[in-house]
Amino acid sequence: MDKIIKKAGRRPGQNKTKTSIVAAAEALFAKEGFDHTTIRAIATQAEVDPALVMHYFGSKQALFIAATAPSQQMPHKIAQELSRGNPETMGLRLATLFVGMLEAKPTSHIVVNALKAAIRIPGAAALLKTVLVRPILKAFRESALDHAELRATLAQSQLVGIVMTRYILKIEPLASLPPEELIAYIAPTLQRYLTDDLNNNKKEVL
Amino acid sequence: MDKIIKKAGRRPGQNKTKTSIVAAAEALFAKEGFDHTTIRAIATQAEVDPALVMHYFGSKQALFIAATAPSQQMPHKIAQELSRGNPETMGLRLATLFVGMLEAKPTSHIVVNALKAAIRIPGAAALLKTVLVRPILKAFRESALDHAELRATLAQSQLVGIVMTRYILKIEPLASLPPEELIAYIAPTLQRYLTDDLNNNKKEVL
DNA sequence: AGAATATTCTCAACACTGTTGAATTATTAG
DNA sequence: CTAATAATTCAACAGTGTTGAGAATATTCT
Repeated sequence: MDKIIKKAGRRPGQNKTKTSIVAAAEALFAKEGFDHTTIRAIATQAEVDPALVMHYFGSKQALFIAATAPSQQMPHKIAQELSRGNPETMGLRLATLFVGMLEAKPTSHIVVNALKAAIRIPGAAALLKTVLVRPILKAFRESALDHAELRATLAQSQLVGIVMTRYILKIEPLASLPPEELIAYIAPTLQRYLTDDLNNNKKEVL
Repeated sequence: MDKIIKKAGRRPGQNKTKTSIVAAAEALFAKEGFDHTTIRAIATQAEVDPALVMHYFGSKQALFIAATAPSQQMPHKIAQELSRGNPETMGLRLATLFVGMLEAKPTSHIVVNALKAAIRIPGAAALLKTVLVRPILKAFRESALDHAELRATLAQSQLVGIVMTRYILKIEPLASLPPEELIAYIAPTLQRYLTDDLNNNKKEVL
């Protein structure tokens, strides 16, 4: 019933230029960060008028989200590697995967820039949640643990803290710690958040 | 020997206006954040020319640091309350103090804004370290634990993660968690970082 | 064909930002 | 008074995200 009234006028194009804008934005945002990337620079690199960028995306923030969102292929891999293997070693495996992701340049930039931007861009927090919480939740679906979302966000709080202190603020001696050591330190924390009994605060287990 | 050559010219004033600029900056930065606070607004509130602000502080970032630095009276109290009491309950006490600090409006704004700004202002990371790491280190001086700085920064990573996920990004269900619950969850983590044997990754202690 | 309509794109400008340099006024010393 | 130094002001710069008017272009209808 909807297609009875055919509208006249030009059809939406093949988004050739729109795609090139996103590509330019993705590259520049990753290299220069949100602040130091100007809409005019994106337009220049995409060989396009700056106003056209606004016309398509409405704002610089919206463009950032549009350009950063595609990097959500990453969580799938994490979720896959995370869900195979027994839950008792999930903390160690999550720590290993996550730190490994941050030690490799291209993926590191994505997470770091996403976190930096999430602070001042409303809606980018949702993006972060997708990158960091969803893979953990996905891996949870097969194990029968209570409070899955709480556990996932608690683990996320430790991971986000590592990104902040080690990779953004670069606070020593944490920043210069060998990856293996860092993994060994935070793995038990993640393990506790993910699988331990949360309502049992065991002070005497030392 | 230095005062032999008396310099001519006007003496440096009593910093009356300089003080009012800092006061205006402190208020505006706390209320509006770094981005949405303009140097012109600060100048207006201080009844001063914008160029005078630049003349005194050189840049907006430097002014921010100058205006935020005074909030370092806070760590002293934390350090005091942290150092009395036995080390075995330090994790719980640190968690309680820290979360309490973030649940109270005025102090919460300080930490949140400091963290937000530390991301893009070079040198503000040092400020953060003063607020979060030094009190822990100070409380450490009396106990004889190894790797004090590493332990302090590890604890900081969890605390910063909480500030980010709960108070800035507001990711659920962590953001709506009752403070007591949150404290109960992260206290064991802090305790482990602060006093446990870090080289012993105990997988079997469940 | 031509008229109508919708999309793509360009241009010039706006309001606002942090920042700068020169000029002006005020204070102090010789 | 004169000269030097500080406090302050003024006007402007280059840059930002954003906007609105309109031109070009493509598609569909009659």
